[in-house]
Amino acid sequence: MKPFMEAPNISDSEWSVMEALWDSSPRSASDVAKALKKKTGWAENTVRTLITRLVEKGALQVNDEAGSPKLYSPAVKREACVKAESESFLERIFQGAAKPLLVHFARNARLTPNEVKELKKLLDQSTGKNSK
Amino acid sequence: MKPFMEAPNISDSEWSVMEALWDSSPRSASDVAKALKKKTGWAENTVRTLITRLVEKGALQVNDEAGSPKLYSPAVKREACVKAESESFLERIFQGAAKPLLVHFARNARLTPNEVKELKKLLDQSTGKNSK
DNA sequence: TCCCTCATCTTACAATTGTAGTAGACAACT
DNA sequence: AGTTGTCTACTACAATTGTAAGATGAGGGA
Repeated sequence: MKPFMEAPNISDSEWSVMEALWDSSPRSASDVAKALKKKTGWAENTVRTLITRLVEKGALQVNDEAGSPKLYSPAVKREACVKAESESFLERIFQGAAKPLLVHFARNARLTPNEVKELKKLLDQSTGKNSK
Repeated sequence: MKPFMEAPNISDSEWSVMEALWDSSPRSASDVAKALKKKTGWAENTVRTLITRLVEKGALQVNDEAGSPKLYSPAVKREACVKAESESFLERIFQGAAKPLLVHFARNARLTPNEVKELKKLLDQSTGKNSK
């Protein structure tokens, strides 16, 4: 019943595993490994190691401790992790200043006119109400 | 196009050292250490280690090899490193899709109305000219 | 000359990450 | 019962990172 859990630190490779499980869960380790095989070429044991570490970190949880094969699911929401990673990135590279970051990405991204329109709309909304 | 020097991988702690030198260079190691002491509390040798590693990576260069104290300056431009880090972040967390990233930060940042205005202007410009 | 200090160089060492190999347990097939 | 195929658990091992301590050498003052 813990209302919040700190998003654990998730490394690059681990992030791929999380993505696979955010994508669809619960899944067995070998299932995840199979899904990642195409993308990454990792050996199954590599994926298992990553899963083990993620469980240790509290990022994944095991459903049905007894059954076999074990099934895993995310214990943290993707959005929370994205937020944590984003904050640390923002802090590290842009000294916490969102505007330069937005400038950077707005300038470097090839956005469709439609995306531009959506973003502008979003910016309009963000002006007035920034209450969380 | 011209083969640019790849921006080397710069770790979190190393990034702080780079910032100090992007901020003002050339500077001696102890000078950098002093500057970082307030922010980070690191021992001087810690900073020296980081500097050594950054030189090995080609991120810093030594001015005046012979003189003492040695003076260091960045060998890569901040903007290039920011770009590299930003790309890998974008790839890792947002699967390379800039729009969701922009949405995320636009939504989570508290921007002043003026910043919003600037950004909207920038977005307008980015529509037309997307090919550098 | 001898010591002191600053700068530099060498070495350390644990945690994290990337990437697995090997071995043990149990289930099912032959 | 022995063989085969999963799962799972244990172990490995080098590179990178964070965080320094200790040794060494050169320049300057007592």
